[in-house]
Amino acid sequence: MKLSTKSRYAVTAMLDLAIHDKIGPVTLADISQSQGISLSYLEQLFAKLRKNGLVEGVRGPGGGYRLSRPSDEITVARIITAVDENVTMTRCAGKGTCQDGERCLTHQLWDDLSEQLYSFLDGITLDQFSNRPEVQQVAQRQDAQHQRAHHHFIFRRTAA
Amino acid sequence: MKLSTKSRYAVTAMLDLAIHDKIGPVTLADISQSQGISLSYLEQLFAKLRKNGLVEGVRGPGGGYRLSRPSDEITVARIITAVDENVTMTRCAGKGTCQDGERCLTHQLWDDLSEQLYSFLDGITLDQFSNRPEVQQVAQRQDAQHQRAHHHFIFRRTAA
DNA sequence: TAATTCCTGAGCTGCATAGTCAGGATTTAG
DNA sequence: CTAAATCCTGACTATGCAGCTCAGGAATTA
Repeated sequence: MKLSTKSRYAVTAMLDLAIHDKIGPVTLADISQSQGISLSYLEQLFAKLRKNGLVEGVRGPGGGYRLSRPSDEITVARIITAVDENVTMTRCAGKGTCQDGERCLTHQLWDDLSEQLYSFLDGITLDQFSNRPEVQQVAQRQDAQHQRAHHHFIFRRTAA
Repeated sequence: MKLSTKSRYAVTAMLDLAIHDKIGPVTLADISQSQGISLSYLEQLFAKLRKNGLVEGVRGPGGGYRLSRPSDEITVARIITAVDENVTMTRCAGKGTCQDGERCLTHQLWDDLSEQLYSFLDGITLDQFSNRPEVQQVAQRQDAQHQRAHHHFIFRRTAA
């Protein structure tokens, strides 16, 4: 379990997807602009998220990324481990293979704590954030703007 | 909230102190050897722990570091923030000062999550680990060895 | 006085983070 | 069918920071 800027980028980007899930795929260019993360870096992160089955890409015009499952099945823990796949932090991985007895003792305790932390974050899903009333409000306002600006094919489709 | 090797070192070192609290101060040299962390790096970490009132140093022969409060008052969260004092991770710190509305929204959600995480780790104290029966056993065995090896003044003291 | 330990600060190295660049693959719009 | 939009991939670069070294000073005790 590791927590860095990288993890934060991944989580906030996924939140972005969850918030705008209804209007279809979100482009990385949009996320890059709205959150101030470089496009290519986002592409690296999303490559990992895709490999871990958390998102799926839609190619071509009007494409982008969307969540590959409902937002109540995607936990923060899974997002973090997807981008930071460096899992085992202690050398002996709590197995007791260290030479010194004491080192292993503290390693074991750490791994235990690490697991508690994972369980905690594995209980937090994206929809716990995206379903809040304030969030919904802002999202609707932004989605409307978005439609006016770019995708008038959506407008036509809903009008038809 | 940030979680790295640095934080892990700090937490495991503090666990070491908590485990051997009874026999008095623990030297950084001991921790360095038993946990495989360089002495000078430990000194840097403990400088921060001391500034944050979590440990106190005892100089001179027979000295070392000890917890500055009972182990049930020291939480994992406080240890981590002590060594990683880079607190505000989002630019606007969840205040809503970002230009773009959306960036602020996700920043706010992240800060919210970060706070949840802090509360969780702030509920985990050192004594929850050091008071376990297995830990107590190992500690006693190690403390006995320690006395035989180095500090025979303690032996004399207890024998007198 | 000498040994032990904390304590401080400056400086080094390697790796991960964060970003750039260039180009290809796939889909949709026109 | 062509062109645009977008995902997708891989290689490359720079910067920061984790982790460590070195050198020395201050306080305490034997």
